[in-house]
Amino acid sequence: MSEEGKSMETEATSQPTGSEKSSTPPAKVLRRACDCCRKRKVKCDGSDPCTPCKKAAIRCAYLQPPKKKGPKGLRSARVLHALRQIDDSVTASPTSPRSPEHNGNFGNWNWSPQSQGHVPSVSYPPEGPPPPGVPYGIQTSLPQQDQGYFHGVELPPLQNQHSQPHRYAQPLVYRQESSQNWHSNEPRSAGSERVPQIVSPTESEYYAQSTRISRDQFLPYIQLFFTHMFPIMPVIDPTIYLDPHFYSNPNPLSSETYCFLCALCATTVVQLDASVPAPPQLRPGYDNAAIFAEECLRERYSYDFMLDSSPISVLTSFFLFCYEGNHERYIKAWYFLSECITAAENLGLADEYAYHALDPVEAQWRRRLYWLLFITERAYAIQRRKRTRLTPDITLPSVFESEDPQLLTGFVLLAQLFSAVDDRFVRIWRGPRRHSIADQAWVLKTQRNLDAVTMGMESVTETQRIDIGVTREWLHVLVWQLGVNDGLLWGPGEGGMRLDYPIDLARNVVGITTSSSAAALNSHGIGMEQKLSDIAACLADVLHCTAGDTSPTYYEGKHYLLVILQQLSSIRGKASRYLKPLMKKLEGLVDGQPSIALPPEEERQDATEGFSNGDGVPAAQDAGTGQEMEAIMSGREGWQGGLNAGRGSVEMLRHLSLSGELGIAALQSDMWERRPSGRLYGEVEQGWLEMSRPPGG
DNA sequence: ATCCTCGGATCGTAAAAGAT
DNA sequence: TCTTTTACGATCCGAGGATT
Repeated sequence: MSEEGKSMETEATSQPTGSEKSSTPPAKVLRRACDCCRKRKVKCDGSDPCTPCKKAAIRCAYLQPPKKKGPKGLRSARVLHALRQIDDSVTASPTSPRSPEHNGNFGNWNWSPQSQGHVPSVSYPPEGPPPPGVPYGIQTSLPQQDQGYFHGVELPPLQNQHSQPHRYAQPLVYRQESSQNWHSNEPRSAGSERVPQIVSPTESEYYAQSTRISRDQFLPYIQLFFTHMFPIMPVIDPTIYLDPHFYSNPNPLSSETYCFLCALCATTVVQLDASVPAPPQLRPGYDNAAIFAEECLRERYSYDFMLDSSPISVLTSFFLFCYEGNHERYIKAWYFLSECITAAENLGLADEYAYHALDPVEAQWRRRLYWLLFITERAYAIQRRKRTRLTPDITLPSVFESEDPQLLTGFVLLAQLFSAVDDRFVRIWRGPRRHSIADQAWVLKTQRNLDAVTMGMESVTETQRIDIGVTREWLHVLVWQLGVNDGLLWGPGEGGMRLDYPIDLARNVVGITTSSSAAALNSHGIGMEQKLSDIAACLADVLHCTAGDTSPTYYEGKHYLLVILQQLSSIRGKASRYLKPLMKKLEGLVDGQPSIALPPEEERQDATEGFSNGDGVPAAQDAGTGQEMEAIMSGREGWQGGLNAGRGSVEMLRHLSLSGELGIAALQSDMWERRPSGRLYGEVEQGWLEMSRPPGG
């Protein structure tokens, strides 16, 4: 976005007052001033950071999307309304107190007879329900080009006065029509269940609101969420949460909405980390994410969020999970994820029949929410070796009837990918690795199921392509590790049960990540770091166990490992905390010798029961020169891999697996400190750089 | 003296309205 | 369909207040 702000001077000039031509050349007008200059109303030079911001020592950013220019709605209706309003103001009592119900941002809510007793929705289009077949969630009154998620939504201010709430917008803010509201029926609104979110706050709310974060302070973070994270979490309606009027509304937010926005913003800040220019600080000297998170938790004490369960409160817990997860505070993260799944179950999200009773649009939004939780729980359960509760037997959200089929395609593909991760996978992955746990047929089936999820991959967004692609290869790596544990490596090579399979997977991962923008890669937060680290760690182990190999495949593997390490060294603007333990894993490889001790002879025999060639092959480190090794391998029947390694390597790998040291699982958490950003590669990495090149190439 | 805020002049853009 | 009118958002000048 900041590129847009740069070099944006136009030919247009700002004319000095008066019609006469000035002798001095007219000052150029920037097409776009930075957020701070705009706010300060000072001339911006469009650079990044711009001169005024540099001078004032403030953070320069170009995050605020420009609003749409030009008149909105029908002019005649607007004029008519203005005249009516003047009429009203004359007849109204000048001393009557302001009431939120009667003085919303858009005037008198009780304007028309239709709106008596409820509050008009801020949803679109302004008049009546959409024609049949119109997808849910879209702003049908806008021209086609304006219906995308990322266009700022403009509320037609006058038509809205007369409009009735319609069902094609997510009922997150004002909607009270639906029997299944996304907000709980908070019993603090002076008795009326139909009073919407714009309510007079209770005393405690008034007290709390004195320290609250104001509505407009949320907006830059919400915009960041929709720009970077919405493709992987398409569960909230942008027509509501990108509506500037929502943030300029002077009425206090309900506790529930306030908590939700705080949690969402906290996650956005932590997940995007330094990959985007941070919006201005909420309180000088304090971490924005921490402020949002603390505010969320503080406010949650002011109402009974457990009883007031709603999709919004589920999402609040979900984003608190994301926040803690990104901080790698696993106990808290797991607590919030469990809380959120419990709330989802209480809401009936895990019950297919419960959806049938809902408004179809509402049901679609809830299906998305359920599947987001399913994906998250499966991924987290695998990463942290936990149990799962949610099952893939709820109907997936509809792609073709959605407001953005491309977006939903990606989301559904990810859901299908995790559906391939069955309960057995999770159970096996959680359990100890001291004995046989998987069988070849299951490994084969699981690997094939993962590969089967390809339909529509070409049409998904970049952010989703990375998520799906890397997640798929990550799951492949995990299944492969389970196969290694069971000595399946020297089977026919089906289902990727080959020694060099992780190199294939790393090739795919590097292909995906290097062809994508940093912004798209960075938007996935700590989860992406963990997946890349898992893949890199497994690849490192394979290379470790085949050290001394001179085949092109080996050097190719080293190259991919280096690429992934480089990506981890600058992911989200900083070095990943997983980089250090990964580098530790690699140390022995720099001098070309494996640092992993071989197990005792009897264990090695045991570990190679599945070996297809009883004669075996000498381990790479004992094989003498590369040429000798190649000669040996070329004469071996049934050789599947591109690596010139053999039995010893497989033994070492299986030993690692049985001892729980294969991959990143055994890495010590005390090594996970974050290195300063912009770190240059040290000696170890430099040595790697040299070694990753094939001899003479 | 310098910095900062913000009212408002001016402009470009886009939508509505009018003309053909 | 084309042209004109109008609304609206954006930039940023410069007056005036606050601070050093």
